[in-house]
Parts: sequence; structure tokens; C-alpha cells
Amino acid sequence: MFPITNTPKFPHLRGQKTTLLSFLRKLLDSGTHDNIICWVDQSRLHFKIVDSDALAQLWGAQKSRSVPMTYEKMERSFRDFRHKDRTMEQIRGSKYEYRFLEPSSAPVTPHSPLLLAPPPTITRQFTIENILATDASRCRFTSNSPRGSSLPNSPTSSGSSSSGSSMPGSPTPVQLAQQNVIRFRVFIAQFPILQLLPINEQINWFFRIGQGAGAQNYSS
DNA sequence: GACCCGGAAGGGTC
DNA sequence: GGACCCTTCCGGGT
Repeated sequence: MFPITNTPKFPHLRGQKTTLLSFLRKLLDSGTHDNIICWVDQSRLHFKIVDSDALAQLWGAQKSRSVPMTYEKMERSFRDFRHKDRTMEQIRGSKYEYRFLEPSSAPVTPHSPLLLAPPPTITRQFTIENILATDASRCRFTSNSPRGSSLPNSPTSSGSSSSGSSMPGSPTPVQLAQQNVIRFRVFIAQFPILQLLPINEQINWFFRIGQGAGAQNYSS
């Protein structure tokens, strides 16, 4: 899904396979999974894992593992990143908050190997990024309870959950967006092959095929 | 006992 | 075959 574009440390991996670090960076930079992982302070490369289980599931899906990935196993890699590779550090006192330690990444520049993903979108097209963008602000202000994710983890619970502010009657645009995100995740889980496509293509297929699942295209 | 940590071995990919 | 990046298991410490 997210091929490495460049990395001086592992040049042989360039454009070939996704490492866990680049996977995390792509998730963060794309902003498409702010309900799972999000920036706390992007300028300091400080990020927060909102839904550890969902993140592990995403990573497992990324690697197409038959055995389900767990956060515990993924965290084992994090420990190596922190202590052996020194590519990230844990924020003291916060189990789910980390910071990337890239020597050349103090300022976020396009030259940084893992920062080649496009910056947050400026043009507001109808993409899963923009759907989630309406939900992104919550991430910045969540408490220290990562499990308090605003979205249900289980795809089977789609559609029945609200954003926390109980709103009787018709769903708000934010709630619709959340429902679409859930449906998108379920859809992608059903068609893992689509994960090989760029995110915009995944979304195209989602609204092309996923209409039957109740996806609601409400641009603007 | 739960949680965190790190060592070690092994698998997959190039 | 070797290097790299995990993945998995397990034992030790708190």
C-alpha cells in the first residue's frame, strides 16, 4: 500500500516493500487514520496511537499475515526502534505516544526520507482523507486514554455508534463521515487486494462497489 | 498475575 | 549466501 520511496539506511528497500516505520509515517502524513494514529506535534514528529488494536490490525493487513497481528507483537518492533535502531523514542509516561528520531528530520523538510509523502491536503477533494479530516481535530484533544477511540474497532459494529455527542434524529455530517470510514474499513478488509492501490483508487472502488454497503457520498 | 522489557531464533524478501 | 526487517516465543524484572 505504501511503498518506500527512499531511505538512505536501507537503500535496497527503496520502492520495494513497506517497513513498519514508513507505514506509520504514511498513516500519519496521509491523515486517513486519525482515529487510529495521529500527530500530536508534527513539527516534533510526536505522534500518538489512538487505537492500538486497530493499528496492529492495519499493520497485519499491510503485511498480509494469516496470523493476526497484535499490538504486543508490534510493540516488540517499537522497542527495537527505540533502543537498537534509535529511530523513535517513547514519550515519558505515555504508553501510546512516541516520537520519530530522524537525524535529519528536526525540521520537516521534503528531503527527509520518510517525509516524502505529500503534506496534508490543500485541495479539498472528496477523499477518505477529507472524510476523516472532519474527525481529525478530536485526535489532538483526546485525553490520555488511547482506548477511548471515538470509532468502534470492530467492523461489525458499523453504523451503530455515534461520535459521543448523542444526537437524536438524522446523523450529522461528522457522523456520516464516521460511518463512511467504518464502511470503508470493512470494504477494504473484504477486498485486501485493493490495498495495493493508491488510497484515492481505493476510495474510488469503495464508492463504485461499496455503494451497495450504504456508502454516502456527500461532497462539500 | 499483569505488564513491560529484551534476548534469541526463525521466516520472508531482496 | 548474506543483509535487513520483522515476527514469534520466552524468561526475567517490577
